[in-house]
Amino acid sequence: MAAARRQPAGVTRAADDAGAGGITRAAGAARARPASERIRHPTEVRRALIVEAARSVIADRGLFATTMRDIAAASEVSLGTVTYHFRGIAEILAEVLDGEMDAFYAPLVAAAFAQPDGRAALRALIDGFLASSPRARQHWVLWLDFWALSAHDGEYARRQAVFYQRWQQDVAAIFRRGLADGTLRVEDIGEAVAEFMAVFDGMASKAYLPGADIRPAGARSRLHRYVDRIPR
Amino acid sequence: MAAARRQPAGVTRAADDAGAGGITRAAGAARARPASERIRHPTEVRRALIVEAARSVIADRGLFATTMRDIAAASEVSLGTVTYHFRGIAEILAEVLDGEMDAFYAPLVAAAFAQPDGRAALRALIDGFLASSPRARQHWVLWLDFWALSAHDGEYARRQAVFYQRWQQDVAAIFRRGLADGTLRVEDIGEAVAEFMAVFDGMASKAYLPGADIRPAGARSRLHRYVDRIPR
Amino acid sequence: MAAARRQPAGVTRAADDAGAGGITRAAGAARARPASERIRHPTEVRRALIVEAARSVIADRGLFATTMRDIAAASEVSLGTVTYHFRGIAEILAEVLDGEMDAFYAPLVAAAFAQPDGRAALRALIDGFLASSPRARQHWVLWLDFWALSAHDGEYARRQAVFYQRWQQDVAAIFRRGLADGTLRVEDIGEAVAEFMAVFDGMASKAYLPGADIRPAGARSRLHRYVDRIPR
Amino acid sequence: MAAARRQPAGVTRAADDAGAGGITRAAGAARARPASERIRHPTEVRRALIVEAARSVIADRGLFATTMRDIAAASEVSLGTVTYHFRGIAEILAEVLDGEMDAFYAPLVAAAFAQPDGRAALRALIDGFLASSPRARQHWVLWLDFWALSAHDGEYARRQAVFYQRWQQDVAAIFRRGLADGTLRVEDIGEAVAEFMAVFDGMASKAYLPGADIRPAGARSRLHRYVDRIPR
DNA sequence: TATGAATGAGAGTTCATTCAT
DNA sequence: AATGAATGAACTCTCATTCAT
Repeated sequence: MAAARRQPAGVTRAADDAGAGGITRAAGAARARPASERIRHPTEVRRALIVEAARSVIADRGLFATTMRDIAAASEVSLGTVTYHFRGIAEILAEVLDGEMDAFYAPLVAAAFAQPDGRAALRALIDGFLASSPRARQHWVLWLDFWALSAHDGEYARRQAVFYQRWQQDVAAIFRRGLADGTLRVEDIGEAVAEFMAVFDGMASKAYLPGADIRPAGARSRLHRYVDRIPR
Repeated sequence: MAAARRQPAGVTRAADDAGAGGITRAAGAARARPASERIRHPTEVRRALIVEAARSVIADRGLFATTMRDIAAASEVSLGTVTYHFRGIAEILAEVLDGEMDAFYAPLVAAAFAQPDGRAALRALIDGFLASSPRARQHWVLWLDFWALSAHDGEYARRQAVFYQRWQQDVAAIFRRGLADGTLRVEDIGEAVAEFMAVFDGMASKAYLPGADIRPAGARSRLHRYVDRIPR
Repeated sequence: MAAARRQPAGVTRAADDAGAGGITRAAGAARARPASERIRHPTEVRRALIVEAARSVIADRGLFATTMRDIAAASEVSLGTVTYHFRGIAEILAEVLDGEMDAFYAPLVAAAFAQPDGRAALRALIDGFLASSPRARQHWVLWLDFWALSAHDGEYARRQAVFYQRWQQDVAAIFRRGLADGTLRVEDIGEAVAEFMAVFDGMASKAYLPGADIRPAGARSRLHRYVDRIPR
Repeated sequence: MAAARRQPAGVTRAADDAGAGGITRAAGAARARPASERIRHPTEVRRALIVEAARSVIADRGLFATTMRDIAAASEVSLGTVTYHFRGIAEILAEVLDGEMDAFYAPLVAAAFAQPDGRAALRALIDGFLASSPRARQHWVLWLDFWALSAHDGEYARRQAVFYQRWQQDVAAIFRRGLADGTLRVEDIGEAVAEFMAVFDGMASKAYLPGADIRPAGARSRLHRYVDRIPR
């Protein structure tokens, strides 16, 4: 809406840079180090730091309200440094998304797979993804933003579709395992997977919203009761 | 993020003004009507027309990519007319949201209430909200955008919470009725309502995404099978 | 070279904005009117004023050193006003070029055609285009810039080719007329035209350069002597 | 104008990094050699290599569209190496210009002087400077760029004036020789030289432009016919 | 000698908003 | 009621230059 940025009706912005204080200085956020004692990192390290910072900022301010300057400030480098390491803001966003799969999604799914049986794996998924941690909150609000974006942008829709298939296959693998080891008795796996994912997403996307009447802990217990009702 | 606007990576804007080849003349705003045949409307009528147009544009382009000029163009009035009738873009967004409740939500819930019993009401909800119509698609992508926004903006979070409570109460009323008339036998109403809403939202928010593997019709049949499993 | 702008080695810039003087003010050149008493013009008028100002600035600073902010300042409007009336800097440049043909070239050629005979027309061309006026200087330095640009940019090469054909046809028409009325006796018109244009351009492109050893007056007299040698 | 860089209107940059489709990884500078097989050169050698590469890039992209990174890439060294060997971009440009006199201009003039008589020397000049070779094209488009620049920049105007005087003296020397050896009979040497130079420059500056209706071969034959008309 | 990470300044462009008409 | 010219602020991105390694 381009209004989140321009905060017209009580929409709040983070800090607003303090500002004022002296002669015209233009551009350049986060003053950075005084030219000497500048911390230097190999590109890959710096890129990772910036992506990490970007993820925090986006989760905080929202994908659509996050600017390059915000990312630079959060990374504690100059704006020029950000554009030096990345081709543009789009590349940063892409890395944030990819990073989310590697750093958040993949370990949790691996941990679930490491459980002794299918039912336990499902429960691990619930406890992992809907944890009462700031990191989990970051994940879900990030996800919500990219979800919304993908409704209007073909490029992101494609990415989202790929991620979603992976998620679906992982959940399906858990259900198949539960079926095999006798801990999850479902008639139609496809049906069961789709419904589980729907209720899972439905719970999660509410649980981390400010002012929601359901909290992560509540979402978890509801989902556990959902699993309870799946016969063995 | 200011990146949806700037097109994440070679993704082109819908209209984009033809253009492309060569250096062409064009400037200012898209001229509206030729001053003689200017249609005048009472404020309330004009406001309604603008809000209606805004809803279409937002559903199409996305909340964060919609500009005042877009709204003016879609309303077929000048930019000045939009700012004359609304205090700012935020007010338009608020009206769009409110209008969505009145024009889309309320009639569907009323239709559900008009059903002979609780179970039928639940099914009416499913068929109404997840219709295979452009209007239903508009509703859900709009909803997704505001949902995402409310994760970062307290004002919208408050609005969303209010809407959500109404939705919850309406669904609860249907479940209570089903319990009373013997068509829906659930142990814990609160639990049943929360789970139904989660699976409902989870299905809907995927079904209208471009490139999703589930379509509205598929979402409806899945939800109907979910209702089938609720004992009488 | 992007170095004219950054003036590294003694390359001078015009005024440099004075600057300093107060609290951070960012962007926006030429403070403009204090919100009220703002001069308003219909788009066509404002566009013409901006194009006029742009021509001066470009002739002065050079095409490659001219910025939107320079144009705004010279037009005595805000930067936003310039971008309101023009789709972008490319459109302004195009208008400057087109305007040059309409406002400078066309009248001079028309005046030449109005002469009693071909030989007189040729002399009128010389005196008109190589006048010792600031306007003629503007024309030629502008021309030189676009000429250089067209060596690297296909779009401008195309434009330049079109202009050049017109120029060639107009000169050819004058030679044909001189041949008909017996004031210019040449064997091969194409040959004569090409050579005349070459010597004309060759003289002109030097005559207006700072520090050139030939001045417009000298160029004119040399060209007149060239014409003297064309037999009747 | 900073618009040549920003591509006047949909005109795309030569290389442009492939890219286009999708969000791809890529950042920082184009990595040079892998540190082990780094070639080291004495300063003067490295400087010469960079200047040579710069000339190609400038002739190709244009003086105003050439960046330090372009020069580094064409030189196959890192950006830092370029700035290590040169005080700044202005110094490179100056060297390119000087180099052009030494490497292109001087040999051609020497070859002309080596001709048996003045008339032959004039013809050698024509065939040499207006050759149908890429190198000759490089020379003239480079020249055109510096010409344009010198209209706005006093420093370059001074350089250009010096070069021009040398050119004038060399041509004058040839005419004087032709007068002495009886192959070129002109009344006023200064006049003849000035006109020859004008028609020469006028022809050359068109002949190498893309889409020009005259090609180097045509320019040469026209100039030879011009010389034909100079009486013996 | 060579590198490349880091930066500040400034470029073109977008856009919500104000307000004279 | 309706218009559209005008503006300031902020945006992404480019780039010559500095300097630790």
